[in-house]
Amino acid sequence: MEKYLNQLNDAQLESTIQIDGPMIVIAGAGSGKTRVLTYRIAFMMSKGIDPFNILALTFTNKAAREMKERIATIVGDSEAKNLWMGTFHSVFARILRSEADKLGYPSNFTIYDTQDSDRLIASIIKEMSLDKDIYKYKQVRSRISSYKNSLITVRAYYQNPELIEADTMARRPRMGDIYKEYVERCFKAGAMDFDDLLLKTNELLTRFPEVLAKYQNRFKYILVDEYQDTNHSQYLIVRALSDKFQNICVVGDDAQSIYAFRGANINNILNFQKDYDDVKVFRLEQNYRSTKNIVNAANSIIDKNQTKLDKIVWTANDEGEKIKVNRSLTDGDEGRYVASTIFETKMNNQLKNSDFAILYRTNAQSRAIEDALRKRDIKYRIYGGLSFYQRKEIKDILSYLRLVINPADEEALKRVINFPPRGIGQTTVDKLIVSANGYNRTIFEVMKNIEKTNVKVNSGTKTKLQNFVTLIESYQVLNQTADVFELAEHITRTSGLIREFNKDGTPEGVTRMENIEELLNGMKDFVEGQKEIADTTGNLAEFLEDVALATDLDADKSDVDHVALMTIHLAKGLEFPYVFIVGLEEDLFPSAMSMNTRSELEEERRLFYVALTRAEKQAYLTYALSRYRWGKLIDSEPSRFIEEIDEQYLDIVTPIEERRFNPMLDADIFGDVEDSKINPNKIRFKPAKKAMLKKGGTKKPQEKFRVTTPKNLKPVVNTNSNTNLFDSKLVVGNIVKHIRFGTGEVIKIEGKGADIKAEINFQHGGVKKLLLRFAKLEVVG
DNA sequence: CTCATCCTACTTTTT
DNA sequence: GTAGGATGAG
Repeated sequence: MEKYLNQLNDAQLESTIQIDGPMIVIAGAGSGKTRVLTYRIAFMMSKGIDPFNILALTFTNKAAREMKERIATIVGDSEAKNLWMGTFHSVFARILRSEADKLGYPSNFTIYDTQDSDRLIASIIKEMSLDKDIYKYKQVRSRISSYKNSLITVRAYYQNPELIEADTMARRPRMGDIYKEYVERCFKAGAMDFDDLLLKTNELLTRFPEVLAKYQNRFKYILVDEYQDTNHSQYLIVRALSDKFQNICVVGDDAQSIYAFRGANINNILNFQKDYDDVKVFRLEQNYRSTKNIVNAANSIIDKNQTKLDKIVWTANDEGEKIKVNRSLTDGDEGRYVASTIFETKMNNQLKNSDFAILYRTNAQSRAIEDALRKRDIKYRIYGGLSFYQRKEIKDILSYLRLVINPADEEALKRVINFPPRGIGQTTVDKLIVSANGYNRTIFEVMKNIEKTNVKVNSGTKTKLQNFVTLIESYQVLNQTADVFELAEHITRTSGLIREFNKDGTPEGVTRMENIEELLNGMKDFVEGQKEIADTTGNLAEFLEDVALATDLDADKSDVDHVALMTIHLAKGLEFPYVFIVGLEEDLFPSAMSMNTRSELEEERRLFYVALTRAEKQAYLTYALSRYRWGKLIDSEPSRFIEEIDEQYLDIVTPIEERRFNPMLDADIFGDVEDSKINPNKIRFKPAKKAMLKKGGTKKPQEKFRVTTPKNLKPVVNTNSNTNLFDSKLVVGNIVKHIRFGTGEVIKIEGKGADIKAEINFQHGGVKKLLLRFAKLEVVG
């Protein structure tokens, strides 16, 4: 332990060895916060504190996993394993499962994701015959979410005239009724949404003092990372649990609070010192991550915010390069600039792809960047976006699995009852819902006892319903003996899902099949991983919980060296030598939807601060004068955030590309950009830009010649050119090519019939075991 | 009930 | 530019 503590600076050391009592660590960006947290926990354990008594709450599962691994290297695997560490959602989901009966929930409750909630709310709005243009389901959901995060239950809502008034003023007088119905339907379906995991935990701790006492005694020491991003509901849980021993350590940086939109309350960190007595305050202000230019530039931005704690971040690192600011004509040019800069920088400095990250405000921006990277043949990976587990085909399979565990799960049932089509249409489903609501039973129960109910459907439909029930029940039986992988594999085969996705050889169908392949391979990994851990069973329920709360479960799947693409939100906590922040334009960043109030704008500014402080060596800021949004070319102005950075840290460049791609530049209208460096005060030069764009001179030449496949034409490939090697004679030693993992050598073939698998050593992806029935492989040698 | 097509809303960020 | 939902013919 000594040798670890010796690595710390004074402030880090003090906050590491302070164990008892309430404390707050205000940790600037790159100040070694994670190191303090991990050493602190290791230090506590070295002092004899039982890991069972330590609860560490992190913001992402990945952060928890990494921290646990680091602790394990210090104190050993077996000890670290006993730590309670994870996100609020995953830790309390686990606790709720073991206490579920107290709240009237089954322990195998489903976790509804946002999409499930949306669908349920949409159908409630429809059932109540409300105008869907006034009651927009997303707005309704976010409203309900904020009630829950503020612990406003349905009852509390009805007792609060102000809330009712506010919703009535917003032309949504039935808001409370929707909320009530939504909560009841979730309960009946044995489902909790994300907010419920926190809300119900609060309910559990408030209503059952003995339960509270139990967990207070268990969690004698509590640590909360990213405290600036906790919401009210999380705040109350932490308060309740830490109330007895008051050994509470929160770590955070108010300057990096970027989740107010989902209820995070920056006051939690600003007011922490008022919440507990004798709070010890530590400040980590030395930045070890970035150059002086980056740190100072970031400071100059955050200075513009009014709401903040006192803190001066500084660094002893080198001056470094100035931050490069680049203007492009279009989003396509911006992408090309980023790609070529990465290409050249990599060549000149012998760097890896993973030394680079490209950060953007919205997921939609990734497309143009991707195109450019692909043309340059630079490997990249998109993090976040439509998460793997939210894709249609994946959710379909998962819905079958969810039904196996919890047949009451209404959203899962509605998803798959007629997919693949089995003759159970909307009319029938509507009747079932009405009937189920009438009997106060689940849809599944009504289907099962269809003869005894008042549901009026013809005998053919009745048979179809019974067949569906039998199908699910047969899966339930199989689940008694099979593991997750075997069950899922059986389901894809027998439910007709594979046939459905395979039937039209469209590129979409192929992609879907690949995703299914990936899911099954992931399940295989999960099952094997679980086997190594003695006390878990590798069961379906656990898998589903992992999946429901996973954000980045698939993050480390491919170890191919790649450039990282992600939203700034997702980049929090990460660091990269070279960082591109793209799309720095008014209305995009800051977002048009976040410029109405000072606090919204300040959050955007913090977001920019987070983005910039991800960079270790060099940051690039880019913006385009026009960009495709909603399929249309929109003019834009440079972001105010560029101007807010102290000029001395910037190097404003207009690349040669811009001139090459645009003959109009040589016309006289751009007199002030003749030189490759432009005067920063003249960044805004709207008239010239407009004049130019009107003539359509910026249309990307390649776009015109892009080959598209008409929708009604079947592509020639893939219909019968069997890239699927299921029945071919693949042998050990073959060199094969996989669309995602690249080239590799077959080192082992195992299994037989439908289950035949090949172990392939990929040049970049390492060894993977692939099911030949799903893997699209091409033999190249 | 199913399938093809039209149409619409989506783009702020996520556990 | 797209994915999912609504619509209408068979």
